[in-house]
Amino acid sequence: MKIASWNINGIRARIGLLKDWIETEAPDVLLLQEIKCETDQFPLFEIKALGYHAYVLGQKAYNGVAIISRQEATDMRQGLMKDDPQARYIEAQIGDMLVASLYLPNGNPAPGEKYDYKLAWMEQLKTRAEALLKTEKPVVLGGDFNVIPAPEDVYDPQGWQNDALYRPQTRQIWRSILNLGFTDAYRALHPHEEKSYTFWDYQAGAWQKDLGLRIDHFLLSPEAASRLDSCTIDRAPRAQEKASDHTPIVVALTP
DNA sequence: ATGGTTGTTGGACAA
Repeated sequence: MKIASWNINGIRARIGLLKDWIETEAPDVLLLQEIKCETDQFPLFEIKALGYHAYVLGQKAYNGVAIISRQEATDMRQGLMKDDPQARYIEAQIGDMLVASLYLPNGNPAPGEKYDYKLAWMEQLKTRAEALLKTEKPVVLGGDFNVIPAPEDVYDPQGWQNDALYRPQTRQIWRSILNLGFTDAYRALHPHEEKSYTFWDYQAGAWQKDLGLRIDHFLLSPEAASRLDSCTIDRAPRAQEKASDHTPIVVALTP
């Protein structure tokens, strides 16, 4: 079971790249973030033509998340918080697994209203994660967490210390979610690796200089972590023309 | 120190 996550940064601007990647990599499930379109603008026809079902929570201009899957989902849930005006969370049951595609708020500038929203969102995610654990099903939470977990996950920890993605409070809630019993799939399999980035800013030649961040993650419940085979970051799409600023992360679970 | 890039959208805003 190959599950991927990719912040696509505008699915309509990226549909060619996306189709090529899906055809080459043939994931069973692909979690998308920042589709930046309303649900009825999602390129459903093109995704279906590749042999996938699509579950979409869209929004005009910003945010928007989706789950595409070879297998049909048997259940679906949209949104994390009651009346969240931002489309950032979608969850589906696929086979025996519960899979979520999430786009955690950036939270800058911090401190401030946006950072408060980020922290509140993280607390709600934690509450949902706890509930999902209790199902004792394999749970896979994937997406753009906008969290830099540790110094080795950023090119300049000092320079990022006050940023919403790296502030102590952000990392503290991240660790508290791990402490519920979730595994950071990439870090579990690559414990000391540096420069395991999934995002490079468009500006100032960040990609060319490999000045990146590891902010796209898979969190696995014990039932999913027991089946963890591999977790890889595919840098190839970031090098393409008209690339997203994020690149896909891929997890493989034994059946 | 500042600006630098991109997508959506039609002047900024978000990242």
